[in-house]
Amino acid sequence: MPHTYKYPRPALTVDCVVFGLDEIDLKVLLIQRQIEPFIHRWALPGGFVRMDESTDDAALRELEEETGITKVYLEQLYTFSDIDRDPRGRVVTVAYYALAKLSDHRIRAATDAENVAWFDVDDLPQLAFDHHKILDMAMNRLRAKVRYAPIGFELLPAKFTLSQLQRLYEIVLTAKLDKRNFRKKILSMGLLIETEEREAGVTHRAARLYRFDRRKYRKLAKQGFSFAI
Amino acid sequence: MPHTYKYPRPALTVDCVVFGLDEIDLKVLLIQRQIEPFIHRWALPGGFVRMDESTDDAALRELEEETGITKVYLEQLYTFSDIDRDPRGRVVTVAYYALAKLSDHRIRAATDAENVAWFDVDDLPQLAFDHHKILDMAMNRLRAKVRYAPIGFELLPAKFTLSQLQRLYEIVLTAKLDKRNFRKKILSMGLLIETEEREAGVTHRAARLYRFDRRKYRKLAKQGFSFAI
DNA sequence: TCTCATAGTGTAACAATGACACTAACAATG
DNA sequence: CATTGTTAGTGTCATTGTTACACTATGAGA
Repeated sequence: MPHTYKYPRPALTVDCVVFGLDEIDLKVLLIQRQIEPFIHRWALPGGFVRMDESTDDAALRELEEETGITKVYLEQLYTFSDIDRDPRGRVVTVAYYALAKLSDHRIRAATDAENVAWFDVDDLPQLAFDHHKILDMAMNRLRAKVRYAPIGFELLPAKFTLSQLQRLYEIVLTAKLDKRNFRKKILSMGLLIETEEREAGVTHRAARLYRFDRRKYRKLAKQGFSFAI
Repeated sequence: MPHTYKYPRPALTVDCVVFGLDEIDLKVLLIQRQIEPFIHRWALPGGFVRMDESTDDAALRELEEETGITKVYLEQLYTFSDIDRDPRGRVVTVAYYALAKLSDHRIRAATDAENVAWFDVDDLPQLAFDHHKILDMAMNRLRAKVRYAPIGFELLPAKFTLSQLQRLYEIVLTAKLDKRNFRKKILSMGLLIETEEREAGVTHRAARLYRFDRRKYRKLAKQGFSFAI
């Protein structure tokens, strides 16, 4: 079923940079291509935008189809439009970045024999297309944004310890933070709810679990409060 | 000369939000549409992306074609892709925002009888398409970015007084700033070069002119320095 | 009961921020 | 040429936020 237009049009795709966090490092989700071009190369999950969906919807759909991931924090990153970025012809891609709770998501290999895997961001394979460039920009955006918006919580389970939160910042910012100062600062914002629970299954003193108070943050944000680490 | 594809494709456009600054308020450049849809309505300058140009190039080209503006600070803003944002059918637009030195640019009415004009951002006409939404986002971005990146200088002439610079921040941030504290802060960054010149043609004590030291800023930025007002 | 690992806590020095008011210069006016 | 009007230009102090720093508490496992 062909489609004809008076003027030529680029194809439009979306690509998603999905970040996850384990105990030691920051991970990104990649799929291994099963078709040309760049067959067998690892690439960002993504695909063509349909006529009945916005790019946001397309990003969510592709993410689910290709990796099984459904409820993530998703935000538009940048649109990449270099004329030679795809060997098949003119393809413009709207890139998104997403933050996933690694624990929640048992990633499924999508269709047929598609490989899906988490890679350490400091130890990546060669990527298809200009996906390295996209990933670079996503990393920069994450690092910048995590400092002035409470998006880090999207990478942690709903209940977390202050040490986990501190480790998150240390990993994302690649910087060591002072324990007492970190706690003082984060608690003084009043955005963490202290639960009565403690972490379980550890071989040392169990830390208290906290929850992030989304509602309170939204209220404060409206009044001009600005989150900052 | 028709173009045929296996799958349907959205059309791809760019739109530019061009900001300028006069003595009293922040302006945005609009053109009055001469064709349907939204004939006679004011709209952001923009147009279709060609197959041999990136969206960045398209934005620069459209800006020159429609308004005569050439050398501006231009940055990608966001891609708007709601399926019903254009009554002609599926059109995805990559929006840019630009900062122009109002003084430099005698804006020309583009082709034929096209109207081009600067509007006070607080006193806008009804706009075509979803251009209000785009402009809103551009305003928010400008306000946020002006605080942590030295982009304000793009709105001023190459040589400016500290009072002009302060007025710029007051207008963009819609906040009153303390003169002594503002000067202390901006001078302490060491990014302004004091010239020997004074402003001319004023009826009161003439203020010293300064230039922004781009080179030094780039050097400091690489070392992790962060500009902040 | 001892060891090991991490949780959890306060203070003091220093730096950054914010509030605040007068004199200096110069053009225009009478 | 004295006066007026308008903006330029300057410093201090109180408050607040930031950084550096080291020990005790708890609980599991040996």
